[in-house]
Amino acid sequence: MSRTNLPVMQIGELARATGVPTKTIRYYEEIGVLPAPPRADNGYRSYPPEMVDRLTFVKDAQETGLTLSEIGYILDLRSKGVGTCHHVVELLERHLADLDKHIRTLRATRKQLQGLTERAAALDPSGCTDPNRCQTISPDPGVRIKPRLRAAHVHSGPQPHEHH
Amino acid sequence: MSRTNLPVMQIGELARATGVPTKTIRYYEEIGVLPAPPRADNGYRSYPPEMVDRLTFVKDAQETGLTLSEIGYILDLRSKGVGTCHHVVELLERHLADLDKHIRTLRATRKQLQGLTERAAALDPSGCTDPNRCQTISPDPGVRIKPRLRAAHVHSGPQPHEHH
DNA sequence: GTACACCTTCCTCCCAACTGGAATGTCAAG
DNA sequence: CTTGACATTCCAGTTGGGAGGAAGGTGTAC
Repeated sequence: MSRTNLPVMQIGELARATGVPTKTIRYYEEIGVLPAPPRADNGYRSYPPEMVDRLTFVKDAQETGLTLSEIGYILDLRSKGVGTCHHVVELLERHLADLDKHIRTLRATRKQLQGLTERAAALDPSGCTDPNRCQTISPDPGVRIKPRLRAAHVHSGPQPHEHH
Repeated sequence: MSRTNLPVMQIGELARATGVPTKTIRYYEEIGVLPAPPRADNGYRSYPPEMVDRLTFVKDAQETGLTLSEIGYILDLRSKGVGTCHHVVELLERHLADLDKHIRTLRATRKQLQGLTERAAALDPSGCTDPNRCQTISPDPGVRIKPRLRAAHVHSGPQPHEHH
């Protein structure tokens, strides 16, 4: 009787364990965020169970606004055993500082936006009554821009700066 | 003697007046954020001076984190004379609420990130000493991911919802 | 033996918001 | 008449983070 779980997983199991689609896992490997795992005889990727933690870390880090390249950078440093901490902590602290700055910016922005509201109303307030001369009438109602909006992620970039 | 500035501008002048490249102006027209201006006999776009304000508005609105499609939506509503205010104010208020939510999220994120810092250090802390078994060693130092980072914009989407 | 889930690679497509370049036309100065 | 700065169009590429599908191999269950 083989053990219920040997210390290897296929990509699908990893996907189910982490909630990250297999496509995405392969993509992460491709761009270097995850290491290329060993392959079974059949060519299938076989992951050690630690990958669950690792991938979860990637996921969580992403949610905090780190980009994949930053996450890769962290993992890369770690994997090289470079201090394990020094650079990583540094990068994360820069990211934190960044977040704080970002929050401040947003607060400023918020005020600006309130002003904008009034300016929007003030833009040639009534000059637009004659369709023949109105610059603003959209030429074709069919040409609406695509209303696809996504949840955007917040972040302004702390470069994954070179080793100094 | 022609007046120093007739009430029309070429695209280059508009670009210089606003700091928005001509390419970008044409792009805005293409996606419907700016109206297609009348053309001179030679086919050149000729803008009324009001376009400076309008384009500046686009620029500013963008800086507050509104997407081009939202800005287009605002301008579109305005141009149709739809209340001039009602929908616009509504959209902007939603955007403000969004910003606030976003700020709150960032604050939460900030805490998470601090935890992450510790977890990063804890990820198989010393299991990575044997290169032959280390999942994490990047297989090829040449395969570094692209370290291009941009200033990302903040926003999570209030749909440019249909007229009700 | 055949259905079915799973895996592989490769390729194209999507979003926003541009940017760059090629090929061509227009216009004023020297 | 030529040069140079403008303008026009269209086509392709960028960044980040994937999604979707085709064409095929594998593995297990009934």
